[in-house]
This record gives sequence, structure tokens and C-alpha cells, in this order.
Amino acid sequence: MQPEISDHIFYSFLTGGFCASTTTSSFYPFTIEDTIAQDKALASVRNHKEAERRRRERINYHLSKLRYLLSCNSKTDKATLLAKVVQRVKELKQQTLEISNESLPSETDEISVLNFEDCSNDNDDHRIIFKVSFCCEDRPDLLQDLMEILKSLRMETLFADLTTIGDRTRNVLVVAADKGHHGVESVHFLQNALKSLLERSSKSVMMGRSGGGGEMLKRRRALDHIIMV
Amino acid sequence: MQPEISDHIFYSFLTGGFCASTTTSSFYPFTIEDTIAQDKALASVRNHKEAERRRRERINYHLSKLRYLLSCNSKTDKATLLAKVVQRVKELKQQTLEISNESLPSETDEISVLNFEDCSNDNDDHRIIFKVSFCCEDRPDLLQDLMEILKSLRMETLFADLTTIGDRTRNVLVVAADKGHHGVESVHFLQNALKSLLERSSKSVMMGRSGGGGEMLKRRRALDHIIMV
DNA sequence: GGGAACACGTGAGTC
DNA sequence: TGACTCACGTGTTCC
Repeated sequence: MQPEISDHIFYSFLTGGFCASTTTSSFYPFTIEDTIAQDKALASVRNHKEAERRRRERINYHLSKLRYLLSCNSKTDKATLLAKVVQRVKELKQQTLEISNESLPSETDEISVLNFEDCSNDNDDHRIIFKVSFCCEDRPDLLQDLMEILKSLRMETLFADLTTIGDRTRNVLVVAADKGHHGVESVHFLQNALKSLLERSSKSVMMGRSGGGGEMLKRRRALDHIIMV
Repeated sequence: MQPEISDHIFYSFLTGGFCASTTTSSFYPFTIEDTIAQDKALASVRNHKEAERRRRERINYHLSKLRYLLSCNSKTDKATLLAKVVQRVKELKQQTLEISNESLPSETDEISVLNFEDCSNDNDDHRIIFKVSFCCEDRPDLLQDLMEILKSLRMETLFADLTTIGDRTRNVLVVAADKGHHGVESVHFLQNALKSLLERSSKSVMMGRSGGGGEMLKRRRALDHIIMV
């Protein structure tokens, strides 16, 4: 425990009281005024001390909450904890941004096929799992064509997320393929099939379209309504 | 600026040096050993002081980063800042949890229809905007039936997000209705139409299904692959 | 003047 | 031992 220096102040006040009692000509070393001033000074020091203690408690209280939120050991020092908090906030911000962006179709056509062979669990060791996602112009037969592609490749759809806004669509699928029929190289089959799917789309859109600017504006306005939600 | 108490230590070391130079019988008040010890003591105090200063700087550096991330005024005090950080981390955690939950179909059938009449901007003052979302068993004709419902109600789809995993599907749509044909009460039309849609689903599913546990497991396994992504 | 917030140097404890 | 963290009381500054 640290010595309280307020005692030192008190003592120096005492010595001062003996030497220079200038306010009155009293015989007593301490006048009432001195006592009052002394009390006030002590009270001031005490208040200051306690306010500072409360401030420290307030700060440490929130730090303990952050320790809990980040499931940090109580032995993690303050600076490291705060560094982790900074990192976590950044991550979470980025994550929400990505989710809201990735879930909407992009303006440009895109195709992505990934295989999860390495990640497949024991239940699925006889199957290969692919994650397929693509953005393109929307058209009535798109979904049907996609289903036929997957059917012809003997792939089962485990998960599908189809997002359409205005004339653009973004489709994400998780599909399973039997290892008897497919290997890792099937990624290319899928990619090529999707490429032809998108080419068919752009052809039909090109022929049927009158102008490009209108759809863009329409989508922009539709977007306003979604973001408002 | 605060007085450096190391000076006091230094001076008390000096006085001590005069009174008790016990290590040697030298005439001089300070021996070489004393000087070395004195240097070491001073260096120790200085190191301690500087280490503590670096520690404070480290902590304050991360706090300034957090101030920036939360776009807080530089005059926001530490305790308030940390309180806001706690709140923000909680919010972001909750948000990402909700997004990942809300975007997946629930086990129970649900219907929700909201109108955005109050939020509609100037471009759409002649239209009413509805947000429609529902969860139910998936079936091949569901989408077609849904489109027919919207067509019969003369509603245009601005946005659609259709998520299917295993045998469950979650559909979110933002639709626009002309004010000439529709008012706020059209919410009920939509709700009833969706209700009949879901009833049709449950009937066909009930008749065609053999057992319930298998689908659940299948979905569970499909979910594993998505979460791995 | 007085409360609030901060930086500082220091003693104590830990590894 | 030394390097490090923490709580503490204090001096200072700003409203």
C-alpha cells in the first residue's frame, strides 16, 4: 500500500500554523479560521482522492465488460485488451459491410466456383461439396436452365440463395456431387456450364432490350426501399 | 508540471551517504561502490518511469483508435468512450447474429407483410411499397404460385431474396402496388394470399412425406457446409 | 471556487 | 534480478 501524502500536507500545514499565525494575535497556535481552512483543505484532498478512485473504477468496470465480451483472460493486460477490442470492432464492421454488399447482385457479371473437399466432414466423405455463385442479368428461364445444368451434372442442391433486384440477379448455391461421378476437376465443368448460362443471358437481354439507363435507375430506386427496411 | 520525486530519493540517498558510509572506512563521504549503487538506483527509477510512460502511451494509442472507429469527439472522456465501445461491440455482435439468422429459413411457418407507405420517397408517391417475407416447406411450384398471386394483385417485384436449405425456404420480397388499385388495406389481401399459399404447401407436403426426422438432419448437414464458408 | 478529467511518478506485486 | 503491469495519490488544467 502506498503512503497517503495528504498526511504530509496536513503536517506541513501544522508547522505553517505554528510559524505564521498572521491572521490574529491570539496566543493559541490555531485560530478558528485556521481550523476551518484546515478542514476545507483536508476535505478538498479527500474529495479529489475519492473522485479519482471513482473515475478509475468507472474505467475498469467497462474494461472488465470488454474482457468478458472478447472472452479474454482476466490476466490480459489493458493495452493488449484494447488492441484486441480495436481489431474486433474493425472485423465486425467489415463483416457487416461485406454481408450487406455480398448479398446484393453486382453490376458486372461474375462467376465463382469453389470446392470444399478439404472441409468436408465425415458424413460426406463420399461427396464433393461446391460453392457456386454468379451475378448476371435476370431472365425468366434462368433458374430453370440452372436446374437443368445441375441435374445433367448429377449434382444435388443443398443450399440456394437467389437475390434479384431490378434486372440483376445474384445466385449462391452449395451443391453436392457424388465422388463416383466427379472429382476436383469438376470445378471446370461447373464454370463452363455457368459461362454458357451467362452467355445465353446476355444474348437474350441484348436482343430484347431497348436502353440501359432505365433499368439502372429502377434498381437504384428499388434499393432505396430495401435499405430503408 | 509535477516535481520528480526521484530528486527527493536522490537527496535522501545523499544524506544517508553522509551518515552511514559503512561499507568502507574511507574519509570521503562517497565510495565508488556508493556511486555505482547510486547510478543503478537512479537508472532503475528512470527505467521504471519511462516504462510506465510507454505503457500509458500504448493504452492511449489504442483509445485514440477506438475514438476514431466510433467517430467520437476527442473530448469524449475515457470512461464514456469505453462505455460506447462496449455498447458498439454488443450491437455489432447482435447485428451479425441477426443477419445470419434472419437470412436462413426458420423451422416454423411464418408470414410477415409490412407496408412502407410512410417511407416512400417522392419518386414513388403514386405507389405503395410492401415488404413480404415468409418461411415454409419448399416445393417445386411454390415460386410459380407466388408469382401468380403477385400478378393477380397487379404488384411489381422490386426485390427478391429466396433462400432454400434442404426442404425449408425463406422468401423475402419488396413489391410495389399502384395506388389506383391498392390502399394500405391491401396488406390483408397479401397476408391472406400467402396464407393460402402456405396451406397448399403443407397439404402437398403432408401427403407426399414419409418421415420428418430425415429432412432435419439433411438440413443440419447442409448448414455445416454453409457455415464453413 | 469547485468538480471533472488527465498525465504523472511511485510502491507493490508478478513472473 | 529486472522487466512489466497495476492502483494509487497528486498536480494541473479546463469549464
